[in-house]
Amino acid sequence: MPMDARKFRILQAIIDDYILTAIPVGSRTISKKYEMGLSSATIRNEMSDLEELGYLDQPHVSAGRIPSAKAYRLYVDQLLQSGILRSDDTASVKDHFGSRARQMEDVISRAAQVLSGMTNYTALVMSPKGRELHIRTLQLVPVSSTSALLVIVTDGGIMRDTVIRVGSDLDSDALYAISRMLTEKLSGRTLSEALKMLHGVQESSPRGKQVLDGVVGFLDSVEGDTAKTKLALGGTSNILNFPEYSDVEKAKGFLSVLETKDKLIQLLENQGEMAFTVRIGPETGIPELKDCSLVTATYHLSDNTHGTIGVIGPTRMQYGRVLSILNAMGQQLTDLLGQDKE
Amino acid sequence: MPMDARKFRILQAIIDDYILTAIPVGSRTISKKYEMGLSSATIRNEMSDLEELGYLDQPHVSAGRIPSAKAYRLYVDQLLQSGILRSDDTASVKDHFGSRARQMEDVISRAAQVLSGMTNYTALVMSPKGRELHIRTLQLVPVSSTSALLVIVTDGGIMRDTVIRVGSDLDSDALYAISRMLTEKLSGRTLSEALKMLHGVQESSPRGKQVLDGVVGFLDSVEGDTAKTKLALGGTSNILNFPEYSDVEKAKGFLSVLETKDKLIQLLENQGEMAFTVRIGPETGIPELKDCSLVTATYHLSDNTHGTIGVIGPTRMQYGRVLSILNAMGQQLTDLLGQDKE
DNA sequence: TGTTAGCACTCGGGTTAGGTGAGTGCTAAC
DNA sequence: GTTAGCACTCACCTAACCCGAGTGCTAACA
Repeated sequence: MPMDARKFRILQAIIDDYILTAIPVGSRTISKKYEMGLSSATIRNEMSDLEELGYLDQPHVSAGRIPSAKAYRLYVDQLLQSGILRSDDTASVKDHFGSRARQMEDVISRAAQVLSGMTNYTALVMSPKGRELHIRTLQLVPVSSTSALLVIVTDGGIMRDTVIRVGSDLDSDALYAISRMLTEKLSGRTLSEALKMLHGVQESSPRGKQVLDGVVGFLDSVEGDTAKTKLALGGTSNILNFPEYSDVEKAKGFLSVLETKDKLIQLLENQGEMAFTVRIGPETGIPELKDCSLVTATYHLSDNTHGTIGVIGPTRMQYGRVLSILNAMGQQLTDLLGQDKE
Repeated sequence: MPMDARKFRILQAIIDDYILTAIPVGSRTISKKYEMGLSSATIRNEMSDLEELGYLDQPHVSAGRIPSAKAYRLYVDQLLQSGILRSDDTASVKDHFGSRARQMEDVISRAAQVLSGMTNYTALVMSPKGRELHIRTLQLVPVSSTSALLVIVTDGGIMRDTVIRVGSDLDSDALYAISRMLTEKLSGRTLSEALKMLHGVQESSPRGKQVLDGVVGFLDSVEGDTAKTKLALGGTSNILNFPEYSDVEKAKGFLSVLETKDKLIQLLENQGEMAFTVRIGPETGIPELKDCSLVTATYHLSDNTHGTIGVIGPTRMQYGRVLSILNAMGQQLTDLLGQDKE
């Protein structure tokens, strides 16, 4: 028994209805509300087929049907293919964004808020991450007599900074000299290259060694830097708006996952640079999210720098809307963050 | 009818029991579980008095009594007076803290996690905030051809940074020269003093003006800088462990307050530098938290820099435990953050 | 062969009624 | 002032019940 056009139309109607109402949808509803020119009996037959094909589940015998993950998958694939993204939320996103946010961090967290506000789901925004960042400048700023702030600027325009200890006899000028020297040596290199170079250097003076150790230590930590990626969340409590999560236990599971951002970051990083990805239920790979869908999009700042934005909600998500909004938001972020970098 | 010692002992027993079980406690329970040498009938009489005095509430006529906010207030005041804080959680805090966290931000967020883990409540940790910060160093680091990173180091050891636009003809050395000049001029001043000084300066060259504008703009934003204080949360979903929040609507309200950190920050900032403050239920001033208590403590880095840590939980909180843990954590933070600043 | 009407059946959810027990307030005796 | 006893209240639990939405199946129809 193949999947024909009529079955697909019925399935689509079921999904649409379920997304809207969250209650199992029966044959009568489809026959009446969505004019198919078919009686409920016929729909029933088709629904029975669709269930056999694995697109529908039945919570219990005398309830209507609900779409399975497989059904959503089909639905979404269809959506993506048909290029439904022409609907334009760009203006709306801009409206919501409003005020000028200057710092990367501000933009990120504001974006998360706007995204959650517009979608009513939980939003994720991950700060840009370069695949192979090249060092541009490296500078030490005195903080106290024994410590300095190490600032590294890369071609992604991204700065990473940390405090390192330095000898007490290094004043501002000395630090600047060292900074110049390091910049000259390392400029243009990737982080890993720089690390290798510095490992080779033998520094005789103890204070020079201390600085070097600090720099190496920091590069090291930046290099294996998965946990450090900034992740902003918005509308974490939005999930409670949905009846699927009126059970406190489930809600707790969900919120716990959000709290320990690690799993999320991993999830978001593990997806190349696809324009959009949609993970439905079990596809997320996180047990607590088995009734959720995660829709993500990437935004690009430069050739090798990109970040991720996404939305988490119940599997019965308004995929079309969400995809369109993500699209607009991605562009907006590219604009906002891109301008600062050149 | 006055409040005598026996009434107080009974009240204390009721509070202890209710904190533990969250179910209304009856006269029989008190008479049996806590050996008072009194029959349930006597306890009943006393309880009736306590209710009249406003220390007890009765959910409905045939249920036990639960402590009112007023009762908790009495309980906590007693606790604080009696200097119950000798019990020492310092070692335990250190254990949990474990690994070295170097950056301020790391320490803050880790502290929030440890605090929530140890107390099982929701934890707040606010980054240190100086009343009158003095500028120590000010430096510009080139980021791209048209922008630079402005780093300001203050005597609290706290750095604030932002990206400002600069003329395209300023190279690293030129920026360093400007930095030196600015540092010389502004070092030792407070932020507001510096701001005033710079407003007086007339800069003729356009590129100098651009830099100046950037610096002024930034100082401005730091000056009125209440929203920017870093606030880390830990264990936000812990609240769901408590039966008082098994109602999803209530939980949503609570979580929403946490999400828009503004109210919390305001709340935390509005309390001088008391060693401890305890706000019970309505005392928080936030409707959504009317069934919660907020216990806070301050930790000091230097004379004019202090931060706040706190715990939010149901009004029936284990105040003694929480106060003791906050105390230990405060000291730990002073240690961890203090060392970097000198 | 596909569609439809009709019908018996299922089962979750809401409602009602009754029983249970914890807890109270009051009174009278100690 | 304390206690024992007793009647009373009321939230909570359970079982029984009904209702209705929805299904699957069958037979008739186009």
